[in-house]
Amino acid sequence: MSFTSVWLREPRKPSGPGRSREEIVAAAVELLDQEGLDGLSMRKLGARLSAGATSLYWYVATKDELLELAYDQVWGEMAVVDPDEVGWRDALSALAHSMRQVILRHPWSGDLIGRLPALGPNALHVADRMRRMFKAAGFEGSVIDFASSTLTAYVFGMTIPEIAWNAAMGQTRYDADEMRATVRKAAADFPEMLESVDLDVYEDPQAVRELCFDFGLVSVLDGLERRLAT
Amino acid sequence: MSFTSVWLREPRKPSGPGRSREEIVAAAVELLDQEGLDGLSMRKLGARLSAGATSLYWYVATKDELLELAYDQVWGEMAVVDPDEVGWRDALSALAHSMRQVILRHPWSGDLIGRLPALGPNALHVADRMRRMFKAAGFEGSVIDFASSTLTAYVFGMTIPEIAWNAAMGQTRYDADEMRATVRKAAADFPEMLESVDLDVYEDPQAVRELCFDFGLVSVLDGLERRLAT
DNA sequence: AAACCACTCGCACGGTGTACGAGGATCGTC
DNA sequence: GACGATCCTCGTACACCGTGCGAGTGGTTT
Repeated sequence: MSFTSVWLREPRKPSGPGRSREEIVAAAVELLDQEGLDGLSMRKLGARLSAGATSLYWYVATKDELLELAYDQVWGEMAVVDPDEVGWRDALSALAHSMRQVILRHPWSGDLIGRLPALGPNALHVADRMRRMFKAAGFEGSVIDFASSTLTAYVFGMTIPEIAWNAAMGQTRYDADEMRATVRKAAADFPEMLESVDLDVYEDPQAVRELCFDFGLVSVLDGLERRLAT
Repeated sequence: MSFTSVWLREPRKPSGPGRSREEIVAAAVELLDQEGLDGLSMRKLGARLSAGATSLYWYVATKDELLELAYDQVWGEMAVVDPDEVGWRDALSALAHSMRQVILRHPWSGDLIGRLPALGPNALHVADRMRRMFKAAGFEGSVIDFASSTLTAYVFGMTIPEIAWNAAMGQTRYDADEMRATVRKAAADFPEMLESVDLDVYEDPQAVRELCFDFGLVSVLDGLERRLAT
């Protein structure tokens, strides 16, 4: 079996007092946040740490490995609450919202979801907590995994295209009228669509996306809860 | 507003009898299927069409534009059925399965979901059909859009990490015992997880993913259906 | 014949990841 | 103090990338 991943290697180097893996990963996350996935290059990262580009290869086998580490860092930001304190539904709901916020804060991580399996310690931690929540809800056996996958899928699937949308909008100021005109033109071939689509949506797209996310989240949780009542 | 996208430009060139945009896009999809997103380069694509690398730039403004075109090609493969014939639930279920299959067949498209908004004619067609299905179910106004987003999100979110998993597995033959050992080691710090996780899962991961997808799909549809009963 | 046009493509530029091997710094042991 | 060994840095080099530019080619129109 190949399956090369940082997480399956021998324990890391003890790391002396100089540069450390953690420091490098932190700088990478910073650079990724500022310049996106394409903005991260070993040379730029090296410069930011006042080091040569190839010096980093002492701490990290490859750029992909660095991305694996940065990706798990993101998972570490997701906030879990104890289901015993707020109830499983609220706990899951809060976790879902947190996941969305974290991904939107680090848009580059959306690109990595389809490329790297989430095997880092932080990702496993989150997965473990979500499992507990579903267990607290009354799920058992492999259904716990199915339910977790379903909720995670919903959050990712809702958030990832949101990133694309934000990126396409770019830095230009948003103009509701102009956007409406664009949509009207783009969807000219679909009269039914235009007829029922609510063009007021483009007045405050941020708020609508929030609304949409909540709608879907409630629906998914309802659907999952229904599996309990057999 | 910037928002540069192929779809918002003036109608395409008439395209004479020689090389055509369609031909180039088709070759690009073929290359992407064979070598993945990183495997597509203008030089390789040019060679495949026995053309110079930069010749393609006559038909396509930029590589990103080519990707937009290829991406929409994928949307064109998704199969829609008429909700009047099979009922809205079956129609949506079939569409969801089709979307998953198509994305798995073109794994590179998973990476594009987070980068390009789905604005091509084929994507709009699918969106329009899904809207009709939800309309046939009884949804109204912007709730149609919310429900569509929710279902699409579920399908994407379930499928995209599946791509990552397939990619990580690589070409090496799958060994259930070895995989179990790896998982046991990776999850050593999460005793609860190991205790309830079903290790038989690794006997036939393909079948389990299928099962998981169906479970989530039924749940999502149930949750959405519940929104109808106000 | 001349002018225009649609189209092709070689070259060059500035970027990328990273293999390699020569160096420097620091430490343990004699 | 001397001398390896080990840890760590990094300049150079290679193969590749997207694509701007401008020269060239062939067919059609005037």
